[in-house]
Amino acid sequence: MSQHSGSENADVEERSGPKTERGRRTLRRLLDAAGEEFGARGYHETAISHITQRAGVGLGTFYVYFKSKEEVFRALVADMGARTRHALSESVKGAANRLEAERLGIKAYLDFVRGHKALYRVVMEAQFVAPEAYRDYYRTFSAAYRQELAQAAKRGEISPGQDDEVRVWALMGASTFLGLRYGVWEDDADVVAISEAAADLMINGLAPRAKKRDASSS
Amino acid sequence: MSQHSGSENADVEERSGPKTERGRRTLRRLLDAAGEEFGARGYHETAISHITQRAGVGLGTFYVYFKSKEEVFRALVADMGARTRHALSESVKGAANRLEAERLGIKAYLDFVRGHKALYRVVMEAQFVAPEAYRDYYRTFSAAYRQELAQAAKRGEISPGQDDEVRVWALMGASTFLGLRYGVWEDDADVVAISEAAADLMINGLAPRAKKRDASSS
DNA sequence: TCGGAACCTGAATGTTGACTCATGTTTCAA
DNA sequence: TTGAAACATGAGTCAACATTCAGGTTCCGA
Repeated sequence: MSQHSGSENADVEERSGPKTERGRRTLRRLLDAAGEEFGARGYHETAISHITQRAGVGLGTFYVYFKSKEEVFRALVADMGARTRHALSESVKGAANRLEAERLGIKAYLDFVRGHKALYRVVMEAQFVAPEAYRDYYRTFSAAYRQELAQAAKRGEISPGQDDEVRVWALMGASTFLGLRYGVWEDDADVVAISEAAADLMINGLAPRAKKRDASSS
Repeated sequence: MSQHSGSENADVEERSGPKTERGRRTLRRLLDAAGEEFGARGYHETAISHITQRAGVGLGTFYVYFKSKEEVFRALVADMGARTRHALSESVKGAANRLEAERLGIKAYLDFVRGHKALYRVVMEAQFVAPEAYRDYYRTFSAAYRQELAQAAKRGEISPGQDDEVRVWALMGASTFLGLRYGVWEDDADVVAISEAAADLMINGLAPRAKKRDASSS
């Protein structure tokens, strides 16, 4: 699998990246085109020639920048992970506590998915095309999420819970499915209402509320 | 797509099924072999010849029973949906109320996934290979689930919620991800502990519990 | 203004694998 | 017993790419 080729990270670019401005521009074009094609037609339906045509470069040029079809795909998954984490951490910055952060996070996630349908699909498909990249995506994600929950629990903002890893995966699954259902499939539903409903479930659960003040705002 | 060929369901078998015992046996062999191959290697890595070899029949025989590679795949997805729903509804039969049903359901789901990893993978991959079958799978599932929630809410067993469709998708997503994480990836973790932790989250949410009796049993 | 590094190109190669078809073989009702 | 419907078969067809390669072109420091 690995080749010890001397560079510190051989996953994204083969040597150490383009040397000239022209090269960097071409690489970006290829990445963008690949994201659009993979997102629209899926990995197996996408031919390298589709990508290079969309990018406006020759077929052979692709192999100047990538060792294989799978390599671009992996690069895209990694890129998507970074972008998603960034978007979420940004959106959650102003939250007063973890419960509010969850609320904001879901909303932001749905918005993000709607704005990046193509790349969202790439991530999902990675499960079958590049399982390792897929696992990394969620491993990185869950590690950060888990830490947030642990700290919030320590602060008493959320219940201690029985197993944070389980909670994190349940929450990621919920968001992911909602992203698919309302971000990709039915992208004209009211995001605010949906994320409120979802946050309510994640925060208060299914159990009937006792006759006291509840945690809903507005 | 549809051909009005006179049978009521042209999705699984091309005409109206095998006429002889021999035929039925061959069909079953092919379906089983296909499930195993697709589950182990994935759709695109699986060649028809792999399937027929595993089934112990000639290559051409495949096309006596299926119009195309995709058709077996779709048949498998549908079959898997029916089996999953059956397993879940069985497991939930003895539940005294919906909250308990959720608890039992998660446990049963994890067990089921562990016992059917191959077919579980087939369902996931359907999202890219046969999107329509995938949607149907979850559409059918969510319709039933939704009804359960609505009735339970009417009985006061769960909170009314803001949007049952959203709740259902969030819950399905949570289970699905837990199935992947603990059913497929790490299949030696303690299912009981995991399903307890998950059920606790789904039932009580993340919010810190007030100092009263909670809803957990045992 | 020269030389070589970086970049670009698309025809050609080679493989793979879904699907077809002409030709059997088996089953079974009459 | 028989003929035709049902079933079985695997060599051959054919189109679809991923990847290579040998031969350019552009850029830039010396």
